Amino acid sequence: MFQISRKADYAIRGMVYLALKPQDGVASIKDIAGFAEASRAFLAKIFQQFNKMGIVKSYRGTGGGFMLGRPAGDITLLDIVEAVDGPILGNTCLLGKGTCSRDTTCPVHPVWKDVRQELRALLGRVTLERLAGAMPETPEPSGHHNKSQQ
Amino acid sequence: MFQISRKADYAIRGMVYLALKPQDGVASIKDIAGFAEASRAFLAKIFQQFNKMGIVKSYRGTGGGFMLGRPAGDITLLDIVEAVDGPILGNTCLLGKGTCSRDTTCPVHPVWKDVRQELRALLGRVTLERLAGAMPETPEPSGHHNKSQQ
DNA sequence: TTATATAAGACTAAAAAGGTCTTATTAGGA
DNA sequence: TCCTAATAAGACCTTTTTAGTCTTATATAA
Repeated sequence: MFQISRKADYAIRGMVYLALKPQDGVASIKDIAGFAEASRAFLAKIFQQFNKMGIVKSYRGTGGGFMLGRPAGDITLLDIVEAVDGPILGNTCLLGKGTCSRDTTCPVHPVWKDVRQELRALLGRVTLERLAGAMPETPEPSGHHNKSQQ
Repeated sequence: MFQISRKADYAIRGMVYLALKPQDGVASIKDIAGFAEASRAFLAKIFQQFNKMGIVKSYRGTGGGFMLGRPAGDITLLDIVEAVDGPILGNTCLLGKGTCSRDTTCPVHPVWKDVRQELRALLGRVTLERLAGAMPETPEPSGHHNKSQQ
């Protein structure tokens, strides 16, 4: 129960990789997937969604790839996890899809609400910057290309 | 992500039902399933597992059924949730099933560990007794049968 | 204009969740 | 003793979700 999806795992590692690059460093999906140990096509799909959500930016064509959509200090695990797998603990009671007839009477309801809040708070406190800073080794310290200088 | 399984939902409601009964009250799976709004066969399977784990006791034959395996104050949401769906956030990193090569180096690892601890602590604090006490109405205040008087 | 990238989305395979059904086994009561 | 009411156990099935591939289009730099 409450398992982390492989998708989230890949996504997080991929994002950490981007955060490790020098400011505005662009990485190809090939490199990112290599680091994250994920299939290229699969990770590409994930990052395409991230692009739409603004947590990464994408560039097509030769020398293209992905880079962080905002500073690593402004992207949290919560952002990533919810971008990948949707909101944590949707407020349904599972039964009676959508609206739960127990909303007001069910004594378990407030417990899940608490759990949800705690979880979100915890993950919201962990930034990519912090994660990248805790990485033991950096990939290619000398940056590939740099989209901000165009 | 981190959704509650329907199984856990059924199980919790079924257990609350048992906790609402007078001390040592036995209820048939039919009654429990009715209250939990779950299929009889499905809930039976869940409760059979609970029986093995000791959080309920079962009695076969006429007048049989299930009752709590220990006082409602000694059974928590954590007990139920982990009995149904297995341990919260198994310590794998998902990749490299079993042992994660990143155990020592991965900076995300300690975060999941924290999350796991928080979650377990939160759920471990909520007893069936408390949940039953917060229920708006009780089912059949006059008990059916009572296995302790045999 | 060609090689190198991502974009988009249809499609598929595998695993997990949710659930049913059948055949024991056990216990109580007529 | 035999019938009925109950759980036990486990094989089986269906649906949904997860994880992933593949193809075609589009953009861009050299």
